[in-house]
Amino acid sequence: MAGSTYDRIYRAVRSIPRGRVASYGDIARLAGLPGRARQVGYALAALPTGTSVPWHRIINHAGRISLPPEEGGLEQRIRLTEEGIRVDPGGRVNLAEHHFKVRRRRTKPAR
DNA sequence: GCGGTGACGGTCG
DNA sequence: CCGACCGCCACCG
Repeated sequence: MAGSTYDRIYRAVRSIPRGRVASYGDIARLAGLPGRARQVGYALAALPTGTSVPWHRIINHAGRISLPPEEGGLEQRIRLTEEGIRVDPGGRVNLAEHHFKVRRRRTKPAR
């Protein structure tokens, strides 16, 4: 069924435009699964090689690549760089410049 | 059916 | 800035 959790997650990931990144939590929200960021990572881990899903645009909320270099983190870094996204030596991405807008203000912006 | 595990997130010290 | 803790829930043995 197209309504499976994984399909929703993959669809949300596909919605991230080139040159932008989003966190696992952001994807969970876009997929209508708030608070289930772990499942996003799990779903991405299940992707087959050569998938058209842009998994490399997903990073953790610390703004860093969450995947060990040997496990694909290096590839992710290369792909991001090819999209014009700068990745620091420590694996950090400049969120202020590339974060895909998904964040919301908390209820009542205090004002 | 139970318990451990994990490409996470938010908070606290 | 960073590590430790806890909460979250699907997958697997």
